[in-house]
Amino acid sequence: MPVIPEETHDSPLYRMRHSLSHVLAQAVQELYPGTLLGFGPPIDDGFYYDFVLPKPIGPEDLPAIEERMRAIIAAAQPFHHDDLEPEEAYARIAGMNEPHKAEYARELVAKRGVERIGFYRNGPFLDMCEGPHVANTSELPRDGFKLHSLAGAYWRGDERNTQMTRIYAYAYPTAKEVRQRVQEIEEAKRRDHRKLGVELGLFTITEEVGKGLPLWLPAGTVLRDELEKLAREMEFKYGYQRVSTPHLTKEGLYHTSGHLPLYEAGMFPPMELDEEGDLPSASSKERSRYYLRPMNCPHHHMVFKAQKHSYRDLPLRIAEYGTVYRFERGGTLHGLTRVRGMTMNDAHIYVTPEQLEDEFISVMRMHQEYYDLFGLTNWYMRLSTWDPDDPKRAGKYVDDPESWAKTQAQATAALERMGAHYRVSPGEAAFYGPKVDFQFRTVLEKEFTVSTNQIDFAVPGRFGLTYTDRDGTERTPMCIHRAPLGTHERFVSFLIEHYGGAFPTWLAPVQVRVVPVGEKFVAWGREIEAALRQHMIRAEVDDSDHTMGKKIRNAATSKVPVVAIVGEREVEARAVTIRRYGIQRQEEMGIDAFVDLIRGEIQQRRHVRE
RNA sequence: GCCGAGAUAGCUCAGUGGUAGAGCAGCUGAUUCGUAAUCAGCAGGUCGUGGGUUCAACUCCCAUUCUCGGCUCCA
Repeated sequence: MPVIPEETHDSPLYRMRHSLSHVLAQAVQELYPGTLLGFGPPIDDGFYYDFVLPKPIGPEDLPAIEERMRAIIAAAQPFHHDDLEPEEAYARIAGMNEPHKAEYARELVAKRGVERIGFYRNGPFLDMCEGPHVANTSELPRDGFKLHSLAGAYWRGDERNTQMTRIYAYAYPTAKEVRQRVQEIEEAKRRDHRKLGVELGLFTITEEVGKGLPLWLPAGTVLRDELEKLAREMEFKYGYQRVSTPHLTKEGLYHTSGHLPLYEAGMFPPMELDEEGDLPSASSKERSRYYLRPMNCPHHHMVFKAQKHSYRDLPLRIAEYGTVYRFERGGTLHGLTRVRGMTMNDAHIYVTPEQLEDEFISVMRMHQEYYDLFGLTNWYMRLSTWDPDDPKRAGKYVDDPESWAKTQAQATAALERMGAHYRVSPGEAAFYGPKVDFQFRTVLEKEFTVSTNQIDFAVPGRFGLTYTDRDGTERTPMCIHRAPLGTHERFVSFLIEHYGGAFPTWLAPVQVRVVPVGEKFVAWGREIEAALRQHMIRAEVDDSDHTMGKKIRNAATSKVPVVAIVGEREVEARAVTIRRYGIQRQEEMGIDAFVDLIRGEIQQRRHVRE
């Protein structure tokens, strides 16, 4: 089972980081008088502090700030702590001229019932802060931190608020650990799917086609095809039927579904067709608006509606690797991880209310089966629920408290019955129901929802979907939206990083590279290639006139899982010598045994490693 | 979208107010090789795009497109 991240802000390490963040703020205010303070918490690998600066600063300014911080540490300033009653606290904050602190202090008192506000002073620097801190700046490591990046951040993370400048730092007890962290990040960058995507020729994103619209190159398309093949097999096994539906639709469909206007901000603007309408009233000149679809569900609901259904048909599972387009904000686009055009491993399962819970569990087991196959472990389940009090999402939920309560209870029961570890995240529900999201971390430790399993109690009713029950009455089914492999784009980005580009044989764009030792052996290499290709194995002979060492190097840098070497010995024995990616030991075997070995490995989707 | 940084050959990068360079990849030739880089030659860029300043712009200024870091881990 996946690990649920732990957090504690009370350890000596966090205390040190938190104190360093005050030293940072002090240094910045000394260097840039007039700087206003935001928040400055410890984080998993250091700390940050948010500022409103009197003038913009750049990365070139960071060394000077670090130097000032070291001077403050060397000055051995003791931290003094006191707690004040609200009125005294307000008075003191007024003297500090820190509007953000003032706002937060009042909120703490008004909304959270805090009775005393904490302050910490070291040297000339005073901050409103809960603490805890070290006793004296001299306890802080002079070389145990490094300011590493500068970023924009909104006060309280809300874009309607002031934009602040955030300074991030790594912080550890020793300089050595800081260096290790820097190395870790560098190592992670080597696995970054955007870098490997270029190196391995998997995909490209061009200015001409548009941002967030990746083009899959031949090698990357192999990955997609293999995933689709896997999904077809798995879904067949679990009783799904496949459908195929268009990428756009008329506006009305989204009024029915409720995506308009609720989801409009996430959609590409409509295409306006100023022409004779195709509505029944032939005389009326209608303006038809078409949208690129941001979701597949309305199309699938229409598939359900096209035929009459009995309770005997349920659960009815319809699946499609459906392409959708979402207008994600420019600044959030990120390689393949967040894009504007994506193809989703989607399915909609229509169930009776009684079937909902079992089917929901069955879907979650399917998710696990997939992740086990890939050896993915850095994920956890998140129960995303309705939060009627969240002001940011006001009006963004279907208004039906009773159904929310009921389906959330069912989702919780399903998770409990599975014995799952999960976290609850209020306010993250879909507009039509609660969901279980499968949260993954990229190599650079950013968390994304890779896949999701959702309950929909609302939309089938809006579409007038029905099935005939045992007693002859027409009833509305519930719907489960699920996408265990998420989208090709995001899922492949995680696979690239997970495998560091060295895919298991079944996924690898080139599965076997045949390397003839010299020109004389190319013919035998071709025979091997042909024998493999006959079994749909992606094999190719390296018939370049490079030296053998170079050919082996080329196979290694392109991370081909199996290299088959052929020379004098192998020709005589009708054999190959195989060398696997990342494995030292080599093995010579007859051609038939070799073909069988690779076929079996691919068929079972085995990942052969040292 | 917003704040900050950036964009030079297919890739990685150097360069500078006087008109662009390297390595790898590519192409050609020689080499035919037993386990991670054989040698030589050639070719490749309106320096993201559009304006402006200047005798002169890849370099300075403005705009624009795209990319990168970040945008509640909360006193």
